[in-house]
Amino acid sequence: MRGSRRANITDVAKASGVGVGTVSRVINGAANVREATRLRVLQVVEQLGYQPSHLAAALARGTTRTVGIVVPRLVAPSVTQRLAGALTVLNAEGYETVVCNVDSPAQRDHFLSSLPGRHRTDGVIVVSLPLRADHVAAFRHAAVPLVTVDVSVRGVPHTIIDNLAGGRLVAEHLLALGHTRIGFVGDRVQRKATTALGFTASDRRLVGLLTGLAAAGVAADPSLIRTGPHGPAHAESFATELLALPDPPTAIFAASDSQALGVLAAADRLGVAVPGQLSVIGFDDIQIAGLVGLSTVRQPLEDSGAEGARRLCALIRGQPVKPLRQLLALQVVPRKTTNRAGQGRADSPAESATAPGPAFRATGRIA
Amino acid sequence: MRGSRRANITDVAKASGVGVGTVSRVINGAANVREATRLRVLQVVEQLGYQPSHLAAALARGTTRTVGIVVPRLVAPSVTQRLAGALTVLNAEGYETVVCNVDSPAQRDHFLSSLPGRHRTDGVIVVSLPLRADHVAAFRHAAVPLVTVDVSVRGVPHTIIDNLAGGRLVAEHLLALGHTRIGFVGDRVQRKATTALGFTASDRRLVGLLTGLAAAGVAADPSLIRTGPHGPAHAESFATELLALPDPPTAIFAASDSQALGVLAAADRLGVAVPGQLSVIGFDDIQIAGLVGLSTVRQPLEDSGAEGARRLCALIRGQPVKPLRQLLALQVVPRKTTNRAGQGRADSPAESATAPGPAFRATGRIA
DNA sequence: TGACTCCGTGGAATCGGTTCCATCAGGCGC
DNA sequence: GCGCCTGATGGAACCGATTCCACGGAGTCA
Repeated sequence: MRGSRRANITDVAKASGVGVGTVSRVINGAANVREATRLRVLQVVEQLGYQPSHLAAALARGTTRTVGIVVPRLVAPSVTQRLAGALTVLNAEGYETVVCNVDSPAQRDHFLSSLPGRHRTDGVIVVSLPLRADHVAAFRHAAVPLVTVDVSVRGVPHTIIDNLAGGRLVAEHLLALGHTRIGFVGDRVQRKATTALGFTASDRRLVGLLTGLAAAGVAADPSLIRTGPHGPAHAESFATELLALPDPPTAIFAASDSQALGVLAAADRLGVAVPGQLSVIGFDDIQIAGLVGLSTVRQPLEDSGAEGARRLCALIRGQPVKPLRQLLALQVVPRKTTNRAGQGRADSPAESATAPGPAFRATGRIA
Repeated sequence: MRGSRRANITDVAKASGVGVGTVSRVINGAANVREATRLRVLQVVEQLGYQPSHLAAALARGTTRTVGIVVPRLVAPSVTQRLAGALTVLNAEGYETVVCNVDSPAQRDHFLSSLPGRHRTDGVIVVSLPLRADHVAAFRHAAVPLVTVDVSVRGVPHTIIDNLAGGRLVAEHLLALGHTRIGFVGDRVQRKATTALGFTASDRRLVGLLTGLAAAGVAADPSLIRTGPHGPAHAESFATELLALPDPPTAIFAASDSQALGVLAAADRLGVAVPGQLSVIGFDDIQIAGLVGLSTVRQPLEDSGAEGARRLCALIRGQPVKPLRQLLALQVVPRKTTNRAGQGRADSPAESATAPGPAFRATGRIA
């Protein structure tokens, strides 16, 4: 195949004896093309193996048919599930997706300040990352549609859950099982803006827990609360501390499932029976939770990504996005790691008559 | 800010009293610009908030500074880790990344046939997906650089592991612990091309296992081999079958860690002690493996993505990629789920004197 | 038959950069 | 003082589409 330069629209126009405008109309399925012409052009397209340049089309059109998604710590299973949900919707809607994985605040700032201005994407989804006012302003000024998932930003459509309600659900679940001495293992918000991405979900879940306990007249013991850097390893050492106390908790709430796995590892290492001597409950319901039988609070991870993507697409089309804040539903999923306080392991604790119903529902709705 | 149309290069040129060529040189850090001129232009750039259009630059330049990566089942932890490794390298090299998640053969074909021709990416990484000859031909014909990760393709640079050797490592590990009755739980290759993505790693790992056993004069019992659709749920039911046999295996090799988790769940449900009555070993060493103490064969997941990305970048720069086949190292990671055959759980089986050294190394090298 | 519509169509202008070539001002050697 | 070389610079051409406007011809109505 000599002269094997990529065929362009002019080549097709010449070879089929029509103008470039007509070829463009055929390619884009516009009306107002005679059927005979259409077929002739399509035949030439086939024959030349012509594929329109995405770049040139985007430049001329002024719209890229590409969206950006900014996520923190991609390897975290919860993030992956959100991303997968978003990708599915975006692909179905005909968008390509540029993924920006953020591991440090510097990277975050780089992506958030370069994405709006570069004529690069038709819109952006930000997952789990708090936005500063200047970030938001940059998007607004460049008129680039923006939505967030799992983080609430004033004036920007966001898809989130009610972490406070989630914490309360945990309190209700554990109280119903007779636990009153309840430990908490979670993240400490890093104040140093240069090193931290600034997640706050853990805090709110803790507050929800405490609120729920207080509502039942149960006083929380501050010495049972441990927070620090994220990651199962830290969770494991915190749990080890808690279990070594003279009067250890009978239940531990971990701010996320991966931290709950750390707690389980600690219990295992210390020979503490779960759920016999210790109940453990996590948050998120990542895929492994089901596998290891971890009780948890389920949030719709893939759905959150999918909803964010849907809302972004609407925004790009110029449709209004009705409630700025979209709350997704939460529910307790009791599995094998929570059981009545002070009881040995039942045959099938999750289904035992004493356990609460299969699921609580948080207030909240799926739009 | 009236007339708030995005500033373009002409605006900058006018405002700073130079030609567009000079502005372009300043932006791209070309030499041959007087320092005074450079500063003046930069000042105007700052003042106008000018950011060059990625699209226009790519079109004019003929190169997009964007690469595509095609992955199957993004939510699988192993895939995520590879993706994360690739993204890190690509970001550092100044490339943006379009992620294509594939859940069905139709999607795979769509991405693989549209990516080469559309003037969209400077190169493509395909992860874990077997390529047909026509796919490869399309890339070659369009002169779009292509590398693969975790799948071997003739004539295309690929970064893989030796699954056969991995299977042998497992055989050696289990034999050293005194196991001879060894079960296998893995995937069955789907023959229907329209529904299957065609992974074959499981098969090769099995063959490696059998080879290793045979080398030690141990005959494998075919009735202990169970293969079927992927996923922990199937693995769990296969393991349940194996454990219900009159003469059950003393060890089970699962073709992947996620399947091993299914095996563990089955043992737990049946009250079979691990590793007391049953040893379990997986493959991959995904992050959760460390958390739950699963013995496994580690393959460098993030590295594989990173290496693929590095090789793609070299290819794009026109540098030759030296060994077409890049083999990454494997090593057994004994944790808490494997122990001597017929022994109760030791205090610390992984470190026990009877266990093999901390790690075996497969033949293989990291380039 | 003439005026007016409407459909199908050709092609120039445009998007916003990069790149190459021509130009020009100095600096240097003789 | 003159010719030559070099480094800085301006700007036209180009990348490959979309889009808008103008135009020709067929059909309609009076």
